[in-house]
Amino acid sequence: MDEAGQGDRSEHEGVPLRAARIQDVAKLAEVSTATVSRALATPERVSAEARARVQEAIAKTGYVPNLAARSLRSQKTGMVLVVLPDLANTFFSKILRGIEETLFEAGYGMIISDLDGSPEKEAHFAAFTAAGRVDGAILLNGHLFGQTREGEGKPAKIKIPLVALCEAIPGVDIPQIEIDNRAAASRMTQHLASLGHHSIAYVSGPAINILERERFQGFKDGLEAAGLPFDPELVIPGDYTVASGVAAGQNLVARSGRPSAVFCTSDEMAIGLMRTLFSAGLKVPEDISVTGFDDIEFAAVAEPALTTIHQPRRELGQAAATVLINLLQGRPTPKRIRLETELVIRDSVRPRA
Amino acid sequence: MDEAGQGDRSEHEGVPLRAARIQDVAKLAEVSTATVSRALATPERVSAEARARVQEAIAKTGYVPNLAARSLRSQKTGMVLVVLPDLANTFFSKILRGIEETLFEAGYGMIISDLDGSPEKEAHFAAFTAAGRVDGAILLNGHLFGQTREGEGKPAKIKIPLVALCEAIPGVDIPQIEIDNRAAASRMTQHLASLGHHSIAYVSGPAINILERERFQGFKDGLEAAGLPFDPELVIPGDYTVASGVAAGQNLVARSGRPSAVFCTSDEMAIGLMRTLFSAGLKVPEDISVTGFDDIEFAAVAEPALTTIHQPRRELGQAAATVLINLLQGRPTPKRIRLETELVIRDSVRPRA
DNA sequence: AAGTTTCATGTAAACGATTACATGGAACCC
DNA sequence: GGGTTCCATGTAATCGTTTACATGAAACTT
Repeated sequence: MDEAGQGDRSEHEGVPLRAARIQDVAKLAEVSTATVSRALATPERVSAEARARVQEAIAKTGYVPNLAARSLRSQKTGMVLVVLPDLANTFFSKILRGIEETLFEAGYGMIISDLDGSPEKEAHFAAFTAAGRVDGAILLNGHLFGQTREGEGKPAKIKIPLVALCEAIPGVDIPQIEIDNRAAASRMTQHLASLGHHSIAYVSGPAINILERERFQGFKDGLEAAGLPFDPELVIPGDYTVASGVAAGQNLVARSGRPSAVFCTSDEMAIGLMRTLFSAGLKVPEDISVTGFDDIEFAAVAEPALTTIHQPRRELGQAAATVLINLLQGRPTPKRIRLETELVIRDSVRPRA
Repeated sequence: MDEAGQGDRSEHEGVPLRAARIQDVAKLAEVSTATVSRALATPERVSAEARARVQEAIAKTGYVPNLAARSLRSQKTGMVLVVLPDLANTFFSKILRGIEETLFEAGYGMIISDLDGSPEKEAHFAAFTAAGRVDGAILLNGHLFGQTREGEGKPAKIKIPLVALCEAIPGVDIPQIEIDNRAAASRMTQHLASLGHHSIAYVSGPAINILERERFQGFKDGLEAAGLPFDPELVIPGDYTVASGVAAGQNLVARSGRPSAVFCTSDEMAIGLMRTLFSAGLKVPEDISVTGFDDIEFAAVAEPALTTIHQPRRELGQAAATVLINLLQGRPTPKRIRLETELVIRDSVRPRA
């Protein structure tokens, strides 16, 4: 039993001193390491008898393949990078869950990068992808990273599969999973208009944002469809956060001629805005109608319950993960997936008095 | 220049066919691979001249170290696993952000595992740690995974540093980062009692939960301190989610003798519960006082604004990450860190009429 | 000036898997 | 029965680093 040249693979009281390697399993099962490897990766190419012996040896040794070694040799990591602008945002967290679920089922792990607006972090994660630490990436941030300036040296180009989720990335040919923001915003605007509102304020997202640009277009589309004029005065800047909703509310309250309805491009902002309106003695929807966008968990339980656009967040995450997995495994995949949104009518909107 | 035996490292139009390796850098800088490696890991051990040449060569080739190889050789991954029960929960997402920030600064990456109550996933992530894919882990789920049953084989024991965050793990000797749940719950209870409420309902978390047990103890402590009796009838089961808050509200509305105050052990539940109360025609705080726990973003903008216990979520995450990093780098670290909570008084509580 | 220490560097052996290629035997076909 | 195909398995090269050890020169020491 005791071969020479074994090194220090001794045991004591049945507890292995070091984690088992494929060699240990091979020795115990009396096969070669190649057979062990195949028994795991392609069981059908190994005889039933050998497979059984390997299984037993694995159970006995508690062997777990070393992923660094596997990754080094096979040039695959089994990891997917998810890049997003704000981890703390409710909107993203449910999408993340959809992604994680789907990746997990396919045997992939998820590494998260919360960019947090820092270019330093972007550079770091660009290096990540180049370092072969992940097999692919899902981008929720609306732009590519690692946009190295031209001329200087040879930029480490990203050549792993990428998928853009929610925010399309202009000028890059990668699959996109999204909703039709423009149509949804237009629909919401027309909904308000159909209830008699002809002075509708718009609380925007960050101006650079593709998402914002689409929704803003949709807002204007909706006004036009309803035969209403667009008034730049009624556009209030925001950034999707509760705090910016609160600020937008203050902006609104300070005005003399108030619009009869406010279209907020995120539920967070709508909730923050309503808070400010209440504090100022205004009632929603009696004095002013408010809508959101996204249909986060809290939209339904806000007071008043928020009329909003429902986004299938979990499904968006699942779809993105599925597309990426297909890409990684060389299967064909559609270039663009658009999931349906839904206008959810609750209590924060009322026909104009 | 053109050495023989170079393999297929040819270039075309300045675009490298394959990612640069340390060898390529070494050749270009006219040093050995060891020097390149040292120039990166321990610059002070390399002459200024060689360092400069290496830097230049790295810039020219766009070299990025292959992390699988590094990890295989050095037995370190630069990765930390974060295990949590519910990724979609607002409470966790801000903690995650604190963790990510701190890990990033120290050069670590974050892998997330959303357990989602699935034992299958637990097993998978136990294997993860055993497979040497991560250097350490932060556990937010209140128990260890990979609790292999005794006797059978040799379980792949987890021997990487672990840190328990928020939920202490009983019977395991690992550092814990937490708040004093019991004291905080007691304080909130006494606050309600001091305002004349002597019939206080308690909406609980999941019963198995350590967190819940501590808060429940604190609730009873508070009652006792205020000289109030404990009435099991007034304990309503919940699981921290909005939906369970809604259910608890229905439970409450259906009762004949209603308590004058409700202590919810999460803000989500409090918000859901208030929603139900409104729908039933009850007013908060006029008819009934409601409190939450956690002080999530929405607590301050809820209508009415929620009286709650503030938890320093970001700081909790940062502290856990810091402790783990210290552990990983062999520095001493306290066994237990307790961060301060704060009673935040807003508008959802009023003295008993 | 001979011996010792320090320093910068190079050589080559790991790290632990996967997999191309080789091998030998069984099964199959005319 | 000889040639072909197929199958299960083994041998050994390979993935791209890090790092223990060796080396030789320079800088001190006494």
